Amino acid sequence: MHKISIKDVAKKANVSITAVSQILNNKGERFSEETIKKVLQARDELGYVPNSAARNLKVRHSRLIGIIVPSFRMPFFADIIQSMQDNAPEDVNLVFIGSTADNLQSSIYSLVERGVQALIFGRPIPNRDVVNAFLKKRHIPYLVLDQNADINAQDMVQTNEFTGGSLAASHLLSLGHRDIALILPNELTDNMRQRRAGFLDTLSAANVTPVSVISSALSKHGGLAVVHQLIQSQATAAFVLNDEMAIGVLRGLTWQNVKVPENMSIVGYDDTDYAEFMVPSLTTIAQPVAEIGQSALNMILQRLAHPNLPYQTAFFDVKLVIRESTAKLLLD
Amino acid sequence: MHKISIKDVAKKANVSITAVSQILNNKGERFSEETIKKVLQARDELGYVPNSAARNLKVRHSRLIGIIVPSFRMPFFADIIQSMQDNAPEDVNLVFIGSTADNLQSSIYSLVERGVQALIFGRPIPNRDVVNAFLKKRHIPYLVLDQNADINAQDMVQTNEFTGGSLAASHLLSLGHRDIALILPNELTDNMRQRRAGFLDTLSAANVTPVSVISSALSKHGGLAVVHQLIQSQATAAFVLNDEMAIGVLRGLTWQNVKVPENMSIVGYDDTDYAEFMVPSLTTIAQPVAEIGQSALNMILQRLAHPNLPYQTAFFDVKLVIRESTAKLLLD
DNA sequence: TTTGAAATTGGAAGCGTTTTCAAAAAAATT
DNA sequence: AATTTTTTTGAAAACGCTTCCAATTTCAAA
Repeated sequence: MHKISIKDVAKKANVSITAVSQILNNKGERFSEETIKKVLQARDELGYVPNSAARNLKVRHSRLIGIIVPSFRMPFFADIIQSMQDNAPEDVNLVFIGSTADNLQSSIYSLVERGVQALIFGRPIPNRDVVNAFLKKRHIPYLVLDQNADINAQDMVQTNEFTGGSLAASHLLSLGHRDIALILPNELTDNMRQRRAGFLDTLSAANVTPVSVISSALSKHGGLAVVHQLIQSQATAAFVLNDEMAIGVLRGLTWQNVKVPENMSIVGYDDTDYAEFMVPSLTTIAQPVAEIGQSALNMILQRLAHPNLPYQTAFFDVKLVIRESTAKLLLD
Repeated sequence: MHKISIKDVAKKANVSITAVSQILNNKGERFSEETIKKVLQARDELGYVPNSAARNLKVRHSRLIGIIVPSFRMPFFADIIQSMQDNAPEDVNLVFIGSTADNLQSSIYSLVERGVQALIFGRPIPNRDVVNAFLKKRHIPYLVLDQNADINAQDMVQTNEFTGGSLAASHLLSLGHRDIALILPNELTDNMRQRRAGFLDTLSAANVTPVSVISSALSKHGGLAVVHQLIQSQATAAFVLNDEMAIGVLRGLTWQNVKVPENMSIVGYDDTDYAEFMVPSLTTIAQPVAEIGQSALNMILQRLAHPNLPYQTAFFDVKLVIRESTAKLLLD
């Protein structure tokens, strides 16, 4: 019934509350060996666990950081948050939320109610201005992952999406493909736009334009649903803006008896866990996911320590991973 | 600098703190229209957001529920937590932790420091006794997912793992297979044991014993690493205890030019998102993941509302999903 | 012994809320 | 106009903790 508090251990150890607090927080050098022992023992016998709500209230901060991603179910983000958690310092607490555009606002609100001191956005922010104003007003710094944003408004970590798209294009080009399709999600996020830009630029530098640009739902099923369009386009290769969709495409192609890579080359994006396990394994653009997660966390921790330093942007490079889903164009 | 508090809005609205508190918590019927309006307006102008640490301290509860899973990167658990979050009532907060056996204890500790009122374990609990004692002492109810446990010690949600294993066996049997391998993870969790039991029982009822039992790391790479053993076993079919490993196996088999299902049938377990996208698509045992997540959350909420009701166990059925990775044994 | 310094300890305020209970104001009844 | 009833409001305590600062004890030096 009765939650045991610092008062209880003070009473049991026959010392003041002050002593208990100081000692348990490793600030008790000034106390005698004996008191220290008494306190520790009382703590253990009682099984006292401090109440961080009370602590936070008093010290006026929480060491709580909120991380907002579109969904836990996307491997890319699962990797990111796992790497954050694995690398978080002992004394900081992370809270993850998978949040759609619809409830982003209320997610943010609930997070600041809970006292987060900083936020990391792994997803696009609708109404960026109001979110920014809201957060700035409360002095809650935030960081955005892979999104265009005012470089002077917050920290960012970015990967070289443009290069990514470009790498995909030159790979396909170098294999001799000229009839190339582009498959992109219905709703383009900033990073997707850059992938596309890099891809398109490199293509047009070689004087080729895509034979087809296809919109798909951002999911495996989305990719699957779109393969007949791809087939009709007469393309010999396709760049699919992320691995999830690419996996769907691969699957659909096999069902339609289109051989990959003999009759169609496919390159994805993200180098998700699953890419190398597809049949055929998926050529794709790899991002250093773990580093991205760590870096984001570290930057925001930095920010908390030094609120007034100029905002920073971390850049990560991207690389092409060649696997089985792409091959030289066969001439007939 | 200065975080704005209830006091500020009271001052601005020219009313008491009491009034503000009551009104903003929808307990302000007794106040006049006018005061209510003043308060709301002041709240809005100031952009006041209540401090839940203070609130929790005062009301002595948090509506916070901790969910501990082995890793965010396992699709099965990603699905579970997503479904929990999607179905959580407005006023409850969820905090997810991906925790290995090593830091389970400290994860739990940190969660109770943060004031969780209940816990859901999606992973095995080493030292169950001490965990149980720790939690019971603090009146923190918990629920376990798919684990053996004293039915009178906590709530549980289980799926019919035994049936799952059995279904896999009879499917393979009915296809004419008699040389069947079993691939299981290095470390068997309770639910894995049951899968195995169901599988083995059904096999032996038909008078067959596995030609080989192979241990693998619980991952795609683990499955991959183990295919040569599988091939050497001369099995014509294998039951792999989860989809992740099965995906690895599928991949390895293709590389070894073993045709699935012509030369080897494979059945997995979980019906992960990816199962249907493999080439060949994976026959597997499906669990109603979303329902499981919701049910777990609802049960623990129930428990919070009625701490003294007898513990309950929810059972979910499991079903065989036949896809391309299994086929009739070809006679030669 | 006395004194002063050093070592050790504890009282109390306050963090932002909620809630009880009494007080004040307004309205209704004599 | 006086009284009672009803409506509306606010003061203050408490939740569990940290921390400032003053109080007490111990000990060495005079």
